[in-house]
Amino acid sequence: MKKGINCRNCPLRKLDIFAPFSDDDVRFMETFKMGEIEIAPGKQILSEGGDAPHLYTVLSGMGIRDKVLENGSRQVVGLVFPGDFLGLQAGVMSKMGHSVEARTQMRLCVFDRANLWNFFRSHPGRAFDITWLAAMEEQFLGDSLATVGQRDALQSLAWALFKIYQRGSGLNLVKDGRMALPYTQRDIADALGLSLVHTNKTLAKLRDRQLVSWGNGTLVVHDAPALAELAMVPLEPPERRPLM
Amino acid sequence: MKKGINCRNCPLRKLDIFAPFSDDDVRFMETFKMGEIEIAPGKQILSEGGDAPHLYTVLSGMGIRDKVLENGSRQVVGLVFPGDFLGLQAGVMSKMGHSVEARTQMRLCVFDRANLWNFFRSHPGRAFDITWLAAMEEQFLGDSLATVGQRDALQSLAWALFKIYQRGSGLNLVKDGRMALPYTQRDIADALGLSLVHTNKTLAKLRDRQLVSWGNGTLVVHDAPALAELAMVPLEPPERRPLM
DNA sequence: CGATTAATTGAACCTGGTCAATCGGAGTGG
DNA sequence: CCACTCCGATTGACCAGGTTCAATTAATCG
Repeated sequence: MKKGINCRNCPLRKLDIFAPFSDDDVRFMETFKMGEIEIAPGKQILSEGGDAPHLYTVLSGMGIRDKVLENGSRQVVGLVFPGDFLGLQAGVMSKMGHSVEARTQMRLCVFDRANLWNFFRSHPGRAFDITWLAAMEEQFLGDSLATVGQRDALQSLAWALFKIYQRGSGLNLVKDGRMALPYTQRDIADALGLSLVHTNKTLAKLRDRQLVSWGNGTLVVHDAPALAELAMVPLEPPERRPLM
Repeated sequence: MKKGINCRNCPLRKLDIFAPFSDDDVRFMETFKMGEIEIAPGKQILSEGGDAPHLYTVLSGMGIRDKVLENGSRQVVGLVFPGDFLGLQAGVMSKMGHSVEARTQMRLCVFDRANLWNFFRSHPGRAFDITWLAAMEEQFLGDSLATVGQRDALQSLAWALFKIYQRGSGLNLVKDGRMALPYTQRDIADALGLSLVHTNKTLAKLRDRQLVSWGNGTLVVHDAPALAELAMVPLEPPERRPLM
């Protein structure tokens, strides 16, 4: 018997940012699931340009998606949070467009890529959900692009921290306006196309304005509405989404 | 009988950047297809934040995907070429993350969104292809993000023009190193997060270096390998992809 | 305790933005 | 056919947001 395969009691399912599973879906996911693995901080999970035999759903921990250019500069294309689905690009196109690396200890739910096809054949509802997730990712990247392309440094950081806070809220990671944020300033700088130095100074500015502070691995949001306004994003949380 | 519904003779199918259809797929697409429409230059096809009753495949013409921020600035998130599939975000999430607008006269193949679900149920292969396209779009946006975030103006422009040239080549739009490019400098500036003025000056620099020239609606690539090197992208064309 | 990594701060510099004026082509009304 | 207008492209001058360089502090670790 495979161990730890019990989707029914998966703690993520209880969160209401995730769409509910039918009983049939739960049973099916249990057959699709191969097991779980633990990843240590700093370890790479998927590699840019590479194929991958597995797909993953993040159960806990945080990570980063990034790609590097020939000249060595790095672009962070996304932060990885619990509930995120990893490896879809390799799953359908046999080639990842970015790498994924753990930033904290992580626990992942492992699926066999070879079964993805059966998946589409036997469970169109779940296939639809996968497509949903891909479209969601596309939408998020469009937002990121608009940030890097059009917002100035202060607005960009406000946008990033607000988005993080919003995601954290949905995942019950926020207590009292505070959440753990295990990234370095360099990670965020590389996500926003800013230099590390300027990111640091801009962070100080946000702190001075009493909007957010981030230090010692903890993000504290003091004024979410003002932050959202500066970031030019709606205050409302995003819609409910599928969980694989 | 519906008019103009003949996927078998679709001119796009013949191009070998597109994966071949099985006979069954052709028949099925003909039932999924509702008809075709013509769109005039400047007309909006899909609207950011809106839902949409239809999905489209571009048969001919070019367009643009963009989104605008509260402060009025605009980010172009992609150029639309023949073979592109439009409206997937609204199709699965009921909300577009960007608008789509025609830049030339366009002809679109129209699908009924309400049938998307049957689609997934009865033709898992085609559902898989849709997911492929979504993942491809995600990958492209990651590249764009890396461009806007990490490349300087000259590299960015080289990247954009080379990508355009590469796509044009696969679509047989390039004759003798030249292809029609119906965008304004503002469009490209907004795609790269650059000002119009600086885009113009950078374009002049590329022209002086004898790499590419673009004017009067025509793009001329003089030295593709050098352009690709400046842009820091591999010279080889992308893999074959599905066509809806 | 030396070594390494992250955060912080100051100062000089530069890529790219803003402002403003001009030019050329296309369309329009007279 | 010409005057007028509008829009996109082009160019020069000036300015600033953000980068780069450099040095210091703080924390973690073997």
